[in-house]
Amino acid sequence: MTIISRDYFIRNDTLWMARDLIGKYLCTRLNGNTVTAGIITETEAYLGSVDRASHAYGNRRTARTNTMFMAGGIAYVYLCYGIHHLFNIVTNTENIPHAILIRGIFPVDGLEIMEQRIQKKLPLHLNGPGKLTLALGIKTLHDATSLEGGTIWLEDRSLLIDPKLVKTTPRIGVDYAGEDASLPWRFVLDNVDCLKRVDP
DNA sequence: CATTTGATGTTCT
DNA sequence: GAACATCAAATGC
Repeated sequence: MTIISRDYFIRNDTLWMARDLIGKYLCTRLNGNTVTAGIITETEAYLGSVDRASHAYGNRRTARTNTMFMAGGIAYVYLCYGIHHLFNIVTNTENIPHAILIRGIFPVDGLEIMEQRIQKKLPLHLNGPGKLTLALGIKTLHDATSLEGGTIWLEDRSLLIDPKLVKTTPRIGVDYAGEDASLPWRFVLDNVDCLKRVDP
């Protein structure tokens, strides 16, 4: 098990990272409590200045987007539709506002706590960016949090994903982005059943 | 089944 | 005041 360090996120290849993060583990520990974690099954890349779907299109700097201009390896969390907290990982170097939205996880650790947080039976696969943040306890207060501080982090547990199982599709809910809406910058693990827990 | 709608708050015009 | 990187429940076939 290796915690993914800032060096990983600072590299200048956000599309490669969006694909590489499939199969990595997203983990949280809130208030020193139990760890909750899941395997990342779905990501989307947002390439800042040149990407009409990105909040930071044209290097647009606001109170909200400012986080994306910071150096990679931190969280970008914002509220969507007034209800859902969406979790992104800031990538690339300072002043290059790239980010990767996490859209789905396969719950692995801290299942009971996740179930309490979502107030219903925990599904085998948490698909949807607003649902996994609720289960992991990620909120806008975690915006700009370092991914090396022990609250939110990513792990490589040497889970191997067959590259053929990672599908590439256009991103979801970005119709407003014109031609950029059809860019194949969403990465999804096709056969989630291959992760299914097996009873000992 | 497919499609619509209501909930809800922050940002930006 | 409109738009928004959504979701679940309700409605219409």
